[in-house]
Amino acid sequence: MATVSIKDVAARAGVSPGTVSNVLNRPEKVAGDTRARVEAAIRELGFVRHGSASTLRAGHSRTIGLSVIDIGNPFFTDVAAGVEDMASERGYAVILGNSSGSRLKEERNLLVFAEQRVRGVLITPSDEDPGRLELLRERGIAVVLVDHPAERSSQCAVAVNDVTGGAMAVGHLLRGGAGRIGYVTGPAAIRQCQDRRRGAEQALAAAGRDPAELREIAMPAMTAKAGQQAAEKLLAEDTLPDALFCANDLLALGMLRGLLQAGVRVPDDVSLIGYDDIDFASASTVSLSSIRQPTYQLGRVATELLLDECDNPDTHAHQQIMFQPDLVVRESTR
Amino acid sequence: MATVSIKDVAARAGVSPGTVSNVLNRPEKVAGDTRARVEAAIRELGFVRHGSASTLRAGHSRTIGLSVIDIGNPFFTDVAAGVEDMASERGYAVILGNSSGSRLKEERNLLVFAEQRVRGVLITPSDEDPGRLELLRERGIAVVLVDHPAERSSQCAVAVNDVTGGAMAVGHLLRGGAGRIGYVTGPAAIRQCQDRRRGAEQALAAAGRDPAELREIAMPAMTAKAGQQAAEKLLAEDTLPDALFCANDLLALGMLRGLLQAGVRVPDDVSLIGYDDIDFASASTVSLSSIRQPTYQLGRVATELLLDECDNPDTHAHQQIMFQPDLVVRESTR
DNA sequence: TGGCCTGATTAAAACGTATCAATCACAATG
DNA sequence: CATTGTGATTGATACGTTTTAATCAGGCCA
Repeated sequence: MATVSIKDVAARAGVSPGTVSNVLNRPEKVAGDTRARVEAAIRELGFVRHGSASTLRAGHSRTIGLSVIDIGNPFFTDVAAGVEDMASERGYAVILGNSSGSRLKEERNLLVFAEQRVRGVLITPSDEDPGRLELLRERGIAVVLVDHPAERSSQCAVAVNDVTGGAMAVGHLLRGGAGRIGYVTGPAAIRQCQDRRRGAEQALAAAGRDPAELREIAMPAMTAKAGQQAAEKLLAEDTLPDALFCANDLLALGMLRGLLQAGVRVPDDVSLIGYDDIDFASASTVSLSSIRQPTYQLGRVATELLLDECDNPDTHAHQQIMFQPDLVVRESTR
Repeated sequence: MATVSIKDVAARAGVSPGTVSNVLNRPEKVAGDTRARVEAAIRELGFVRHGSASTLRAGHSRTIGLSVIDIGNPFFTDVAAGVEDMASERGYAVILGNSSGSRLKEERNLLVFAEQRVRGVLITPSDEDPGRLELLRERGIAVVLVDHPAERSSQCAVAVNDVTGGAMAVGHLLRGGAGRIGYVTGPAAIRQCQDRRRGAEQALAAAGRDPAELREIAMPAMTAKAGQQAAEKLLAEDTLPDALFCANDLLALGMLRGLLQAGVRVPDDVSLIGYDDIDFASASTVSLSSIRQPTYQLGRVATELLLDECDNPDTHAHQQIMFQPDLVVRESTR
């Protein structure tokens, strides 16, 4: 219970508190034998540094904040894993904030980050308003956008090219001989949905087809359930498209189930491709073709940029990194 | 950039720093008009409380630590969601630590928690050694075990009865007329796997059968890929069991795929049931029967216990809560 | 009027660390 | 021998808040 402080350690080792602090923060500055004595004292007393005192005095902490839209989505889970690994390698702790798509919760999380005086924030913004990020930056908190292109060049951002991804998906469907193509998507406000659609249209145009041919089925959510509802919607019509491009794998898995249950064969009757390449894409009964994104890497690189900005504020050059997605062909497309 | 402190607010509002602190922490102690003045000053200056200074002086923080085994597993994601919601309702922030099953990483995370002087820790321990938790408790950090029964009655714990769950699953298979039953499981060291097995054996005994009949197929991991490998293993033998109980849904989904690809009909040839009832269980082509656990609730209740222990250390009574799982029957069993 | 109570406010002292100028011991140099 | 330099250590201060005891302004009662 008796919380042991740096002073206790100093007394035990027969040195001043300042020396103990040096052992902790710049071990190379202190002579070998004293360092050994101090380290022994630390071990014997079970001392652990008081992070808050350290933060208070130093003016900054060894934590970063990570704000994501939906921690239940495997995409963000993978990103978070990358963030955590890199942060932990560099001695930083991660405070996780889940906004669940709610702007209110996002703001509350950012407030917590500010109170904790995090060194920096990684955020996948839930909308396009840059105001609250500006507020953080004014406070000297570095910000890196994740899976979102930068609004200006004065900040770091990492993203994956969704336009390219959309083009890859539809290009693959076209090469398979698809005639009518449907695009099953989520809310129009989501940037990723728009970009993937643009890519799809580009692929049509590149094949000498009219982009307006793309038949859009928009759903209010991007879940497996929504995907199945989309299937019911499609099946109620007289003719099915030859191929379907779903804006994410959850939609695609729901769609797959809906089609198979109705006796539609995949890929013989309809080709189907998803997006994200989540684990379950390869585990479904008809394994799902998909667009793979370097999610884990996305998290790692974003964290690296953030920590570089924190640790070397003078030499740091803001970067906007755009990864490229990959096409993964499996059984659901011909 | 100019970090605005409680003093600046005090000056602006024409009061002393102590009064500002009172407005922040016990608003009822300060007269209405002064409070209004202070609140206005806070808003105008954009003041946000320095969490570290507060923690340092108060001796404890408004954060809790959550240490899980695998944040990529939907089970833990749901738990984490429950934790976060409850914590945030009570004004606490959550620091997430992912041990990935590694004892080293778990210890590193606990050290971070100790440095941050978290108010308490929620942990799903990665092994049975209680030593490191004892260490935390000596430091005055409350600990609640999650999805793990308490080792003694001097601590709180929340768990779901895995023995009952195993019995439910196999009982259901037996009622469906199953003769030979297989149990597809993960590493023997995992407590959940053992408990579910025990439940399965109990169900067999209760039906007047020999528990030793249960055919065990143990895999080194509990992933969909491992499940598919288990299917290959089974198919290489001359006869298939009538029914299979998989220790989690990922194994079951992999098994399902392996069986269907080989032309085995589910549930006509083989009944199949999983465990956890993750989202994808209902979305697979043959929807999966499973055992549902109140995961989100688990997280909420664990957090509630923890915060009660923190906020009312004198009146707090340690509790060991055991939830009961539910049987969810879908298409994969007859 | 003087004494006492109540409620509101303040002044000052911590909390545990990091930092920086100052000090020290001691060797090397002129 | 006096001086300078070097590397190691120390002492003192400040970080921004919470908290406790002390002060203050009125109102009430005798």
